[in-house]
Amino acid sequence: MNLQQLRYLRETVRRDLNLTAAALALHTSQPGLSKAIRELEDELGITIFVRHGKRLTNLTDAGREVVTIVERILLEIDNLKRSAQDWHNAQVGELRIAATHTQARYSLPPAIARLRTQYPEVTVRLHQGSPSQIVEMIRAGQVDLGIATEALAQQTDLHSEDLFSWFHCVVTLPSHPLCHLETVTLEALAEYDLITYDPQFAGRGRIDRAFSEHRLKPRIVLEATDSDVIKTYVRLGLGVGIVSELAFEEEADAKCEPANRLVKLPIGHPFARNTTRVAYLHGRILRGYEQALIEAMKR
Amino acid sequence: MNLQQLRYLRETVRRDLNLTAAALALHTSQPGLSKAIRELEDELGITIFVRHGKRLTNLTDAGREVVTIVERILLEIDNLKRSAQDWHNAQVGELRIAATHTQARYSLPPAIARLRTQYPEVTVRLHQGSPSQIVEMIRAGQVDLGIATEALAQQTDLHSEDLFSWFHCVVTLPSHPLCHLETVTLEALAEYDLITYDPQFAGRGRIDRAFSEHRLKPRIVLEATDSDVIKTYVRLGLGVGIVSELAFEEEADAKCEPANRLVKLPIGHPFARNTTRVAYLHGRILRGYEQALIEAMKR
DNA sequence: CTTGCTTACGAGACTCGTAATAATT
DNA sequence: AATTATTACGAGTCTCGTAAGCAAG
Repeated sequence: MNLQQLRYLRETVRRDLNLTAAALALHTSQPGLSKAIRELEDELGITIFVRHGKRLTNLTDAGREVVTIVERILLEIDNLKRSAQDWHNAQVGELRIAATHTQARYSLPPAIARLRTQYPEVTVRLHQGSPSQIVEMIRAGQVDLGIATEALAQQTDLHSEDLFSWFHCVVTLPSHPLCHLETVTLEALAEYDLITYDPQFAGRGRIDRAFSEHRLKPRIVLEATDSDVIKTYVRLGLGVGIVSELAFEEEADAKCEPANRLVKLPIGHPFARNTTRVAYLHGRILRGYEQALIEAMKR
Repeated sequence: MNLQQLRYLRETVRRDLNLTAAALALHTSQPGLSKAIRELEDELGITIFVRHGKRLTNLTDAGREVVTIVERILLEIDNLKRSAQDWHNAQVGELRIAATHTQARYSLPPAIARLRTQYPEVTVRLHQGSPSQIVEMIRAGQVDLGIATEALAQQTDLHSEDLFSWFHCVVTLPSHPLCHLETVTLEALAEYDLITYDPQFAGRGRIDRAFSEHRLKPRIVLEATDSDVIKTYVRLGLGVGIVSELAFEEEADAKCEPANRLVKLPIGHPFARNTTRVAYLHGRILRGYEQALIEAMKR
């Protein structure tokens, strides 16, 4: 038994039992991979894959159990390498982050800027995706850390922890009728066209819940995954925006004309608090700079 | 990096950084082992061992961390093999148990007998030792399960669980003066020479505690690790025996002459309850027959 | 008839053991 | 002087890629 065989097995499972695809991903030949897996099966004395003639169609029960153990072994092998790298040179390395747009655009930049002064030799790679895509990227080992407000806490196979909390805010153009009110209520808001996040993103669930608890049916005319897109359409006058306050912060010192500058309505916090979390594989050892980034994002 | 290197590293650490001893234990050559470890260090980019000239004198900090991860990896490799074996043929295998004398002699035989009817093709190997030796045998991977009344629960690196509880009992020859009393007290007991377990074994701590709580100083004239040894000297008239009730059970139907047949004194349970436990490496996957043995011992 | 797994085979890399060397205790 | 680690080197093994074969959709 050797590590190569275990890596081959894991990749084959990840590629939906397609040996050709797995071989391609591993930069090796398909016959070699096929042979390696057969030899592993021989040595363990079990069949890992259900074969229909020459096709791999499924995992056997034994195979499923074996694969979970193999995943753990390879995780620990990664830990070994990462830990050794950290002792060898804590300064250099790579940090692959997956985040939603809102995090990538608003909460990550200051943290990454700080990281870059502390660890100038660390290469940061940022991948953007939906919360569920982020979860998949972590599982597949394509990224080291995932950052999002949704979905992370529910994954039992990932470790996740709180970073910070925030509320939604309501933004419009200064010319909007709602701007003339002393205080804005949810009821008033429900009178107008609204623009906010896609259901998967940035605490949208909490927005829907707030309206339904007040027995209101909001008219959401546009859903986006992206705070900037929402703000753009608000500027075009398509409706009132509900965005993360993270995305409003810098409106204050925006350089556009006053008439186009978005304003935050005095509505308090009608939508429940959101907590942005970081997640990574259970049992994964973090390098120093990974811990530093996580600390830099907590505030 | 390969598994061989990791095994070599683990064995070297287990043999107190003596490459020669490790090579011997692994049935390989010392130069090969030396080279493998150097290559591992090169590949990881760290030094694992502190070297004074050509002697390995200590682990580096990095080395210590690496070794703990390597232990985990090799544990999981074992899990992989064991799990595969269980799927391949749940009937055949080997079961290495370490136990104290009392367990090996009294509580294990019925459990092993039952196991042998259920799994006739499993080879059972029984090692005897003190509780602390048992712990070491588990740690070193020399045995699969350890069974003892002492020491197991305190080990944070081992998983352990309760099997069953028992009390000590007091035994003498029928001719002993204590036999004439209606009920026997600790105070009465302290008047006579006593024979019981070595301090490390079979709940001896609880015996000492009971006497000291009554402000009594028992005269313990003989300490043994072995219930049978205790009983033998009680038969010789050297003193009153305090043994596990496990070791008395079968006195009832012993075939020796009535005058030599030990009797249990009516003293109730002056010594606190003991709980015998089973322990194995944390994170270790048990085979079916291993679980079966553990279940067979619970009652 | 295209996709995809397995078998066959050979070049090159690698492992590992022996022998010699060197450094501690 | 004895013990113990490292270096050198070569035989044997193993890995892995190419080419060919063959089963399934």
